[in-house]
Amino acid sequence: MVRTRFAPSPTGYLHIGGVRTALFCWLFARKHGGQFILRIDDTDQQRNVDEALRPILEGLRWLGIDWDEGPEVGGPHAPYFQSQRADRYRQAVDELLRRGCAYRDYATAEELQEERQQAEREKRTFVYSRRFMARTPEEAARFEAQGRSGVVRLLMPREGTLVIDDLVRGRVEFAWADEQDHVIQRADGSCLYHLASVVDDYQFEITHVIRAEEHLSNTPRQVFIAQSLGYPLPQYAHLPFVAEPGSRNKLSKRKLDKYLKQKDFAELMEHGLKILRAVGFDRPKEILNPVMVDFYELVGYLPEAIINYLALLGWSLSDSREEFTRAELIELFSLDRVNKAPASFDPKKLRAVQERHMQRLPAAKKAEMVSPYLQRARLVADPSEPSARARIEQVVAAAGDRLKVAGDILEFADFFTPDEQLPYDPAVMGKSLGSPEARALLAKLRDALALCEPYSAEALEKCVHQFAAEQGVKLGQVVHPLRAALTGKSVGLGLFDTLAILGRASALRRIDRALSPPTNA
RNA sequence: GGCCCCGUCGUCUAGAGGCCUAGGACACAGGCCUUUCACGCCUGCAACACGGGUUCGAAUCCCGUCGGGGUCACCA
Repeated sequence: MVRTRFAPSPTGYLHIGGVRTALFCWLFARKHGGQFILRIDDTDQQRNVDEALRPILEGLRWLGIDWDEGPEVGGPHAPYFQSQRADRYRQAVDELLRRGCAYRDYATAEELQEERQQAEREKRTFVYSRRFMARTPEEAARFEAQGRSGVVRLLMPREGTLVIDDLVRGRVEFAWADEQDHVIQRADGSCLYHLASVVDDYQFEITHVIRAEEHLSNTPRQVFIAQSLGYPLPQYAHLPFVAEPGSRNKLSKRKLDKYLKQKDFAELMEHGLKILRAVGFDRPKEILNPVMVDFYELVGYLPEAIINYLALLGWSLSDSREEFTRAELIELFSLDRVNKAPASFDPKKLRAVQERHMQRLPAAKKAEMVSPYLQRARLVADPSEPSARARIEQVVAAAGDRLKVAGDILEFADFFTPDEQLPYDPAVMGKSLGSPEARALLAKLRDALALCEPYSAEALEKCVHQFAAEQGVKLGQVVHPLRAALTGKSVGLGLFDTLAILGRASALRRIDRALSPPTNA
């Protein structure tokens, strides 16, 4: 039985790199019919764990990465919060002490610091001298009498080699002599991460520890703890991390400002900001950050697309296939096709993957996705009301591939704006309707449209073509002013779709308004 | 600095000794389609970090160099 786990710290957000790790863990478990466990590493956390955890759980849920055991769903190994498992860790520390694999140490920070600097001067790996190691209770008492407080350290081997067979990196060797006597328990009795992690992995019966590469050098100490406690070793798989756009550095949410200097990333952000502003977020910059998954949910990306893109960051199936549904990923995923080199996050590629998934989405689904945006932007009061629903479906159908994320519907706000409130782009109006000739032509076209029968996109197209022919002008000369009058913009849906969706009455009203002297201030 | 990992087009990657004058995708450039914008289609640009070996033959194996990254906490 395969059991994997994802162990986030409750930090208040779900990082893209973190999701990628979670995704691979989840995919591997699902692929093998195993279980995916969510464990919360809040060893060091104070209050507000619930609040800091919410975005993480929500993000995973949005992406469809479901967990079999963990917060909210419980499970046979509960609790799944490290902060609630302290007694188990203490028992493990006692056991380590009893077996002689750990010791109480009374060195002060200054004494340690001095040794460390000495090692650095001599250009060798720092290894603690164990000068303040208490071998007996009497020694411990003596140190304590000096006013020292003790921590528990691992009594690491000082010779030999550890060989790890990593499922993605292959054989990796470490010399035990280079490893530190890490502290596993503080003087106040609280335990540290590595100890906790190993104990939990054992108690949760984790078979495969799949995590980011930055943990590779932590592995020896964890192996030591596990072996000392007599635990069977899990299989390890260290994933390459997700790098910044255009660099090999690890992606970090703190460097947003730096990424914003990168053109593609800035565009991704700007596109999202525009949508968020339109739906009335007053402080979008504080909320929005494409390094975190909330961004994609808020702006209207498809979870399947995000998953697909993330899967491609470090994993590939072949040279000919990049598009996968969640189910296909589960079926096809394997760790031996995971790459070793870090992969940088590419906003452009992500958008391309999103576009492809969006193209495959049935119109009814798109209409559903898009509705909340119209509602929040106060363009549609009730999307389920039949006439509103019909209008939404028409616009979505006509928009076709122009709708790349759900929030893009706001590009077509003019279909949901009352005729008399339609905003005009002055530059466009000047260019298309600035001249008396253009205005006169449009006035004539208006009358032709008033008579065009039936009032459908196909018939309208014929009418407009015929009109241009009769007037002896090029199609463009009539089409551009008409678009400007109808939408106030120079770009948009197909003109005849626009006409048809608006309906005759509304179209004529808009033309009249555009033609009337600019009284609106 | 020690230890560990990594190194194919700008980016994601295919490639497990001859199928490679290195393939695909995204991006980019040009063109076609077209009422705008998208979409779509076509064409083009563009990479095996470097140096030594091994071999009849190396992107693929070995060694070295260089470069990049991770990690060295009483954080997780």
